[in-house]
Amino acid sequence: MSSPCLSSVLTHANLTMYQTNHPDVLLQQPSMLPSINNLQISSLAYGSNSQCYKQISPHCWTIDNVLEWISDQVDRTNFDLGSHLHQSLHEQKTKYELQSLSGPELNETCHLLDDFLSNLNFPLLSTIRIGQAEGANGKREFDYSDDHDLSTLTIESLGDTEYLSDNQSDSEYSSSSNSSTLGFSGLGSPESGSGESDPEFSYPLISITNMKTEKGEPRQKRPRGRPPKVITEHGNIYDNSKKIKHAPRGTHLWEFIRDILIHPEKNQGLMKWEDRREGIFKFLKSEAVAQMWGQKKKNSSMTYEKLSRAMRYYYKREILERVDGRRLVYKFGKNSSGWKTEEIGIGI
DNA sequence: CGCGGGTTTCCTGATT
DNA sequence: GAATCAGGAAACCCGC
Repeated sequence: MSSPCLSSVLTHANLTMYQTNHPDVLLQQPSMLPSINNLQISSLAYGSNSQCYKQISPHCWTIDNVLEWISDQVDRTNFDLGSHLHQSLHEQKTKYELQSLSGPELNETCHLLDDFLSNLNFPLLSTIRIGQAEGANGKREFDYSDDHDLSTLTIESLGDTEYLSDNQSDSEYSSSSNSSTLGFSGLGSPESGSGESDPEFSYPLISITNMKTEKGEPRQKRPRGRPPKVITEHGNIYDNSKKIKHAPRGTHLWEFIRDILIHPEKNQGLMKWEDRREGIFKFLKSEAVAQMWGQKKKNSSMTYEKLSRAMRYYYKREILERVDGRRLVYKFGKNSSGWKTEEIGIGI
């Protein structure tokens, strides 16, 4: 349904805003990465920065007008696209005294955008709900109230396809459903919602993969093991401001993984069961899961490599069992619990 | 304050 | 060659 032009615009927008070495992105656009710093989306896609949309009421916009609008906003913001889209649309609506988005033409546009975004594999843009921009108001609406509540993490932001819009009536998710802002402010830490922002953790998928290279110098040989923490004014050598706290008891990695698996509606294609009864599961988006784990632990530098090390420690404790020869595949062991269908009352 | 649990971080080497 | 796995080593944080 989405037009190639729209795909182009949004794809470029995503790449422009969130240049990252994230594997998913690389996979999608291997040739686009490092050189698009100053990408002018509209120019690339359309050759000129047409702004005809400004002269037209939104309910009369054609797809081209929508594209112009998006391009214009991308050019202007280069970052917090969501709030700008929302605001711009609101302004346009106000200008033409549109009272709602109920016009069929605009609804179709919203659906078009939604469909496109939902089919994107880009983990960040895929969370955007154009049609739901109303009401979200660009606010940070993530609920981290419960350390054990997986829904409080931004699975939406890290997954790639499905929406949670149908879950709005589900009390477990209701407070976290407004992740429609393109600025992705919701990726902040839970506490940040009350004003304690975590600037280093605004865009975990972006920051993480740059961690090793953004030091800007070749890695030096260092002794084995974790280096001693260097106390500075701001923190340690690795992170000037981050304060890693341990999760409260009961929030262990394997439980976190389990909770992703037993809530497929929140899973967003991050993980899947290979054999539900045997407890065999597979990471589909390993880095995204690692990011979520890092988000939960307020550690923006978490990677799948580190997460998997922690997972391997579970072998000894028989919380996990090895699954030989299969990448990204693990199996719950006898010392794990809470994942069996009998335990959680799922009849499969 | 010390200790243990549970990671986290980094590493080397092997495998896919 | 990159991603992943395996596991050693040591640091770190937290609760007790």
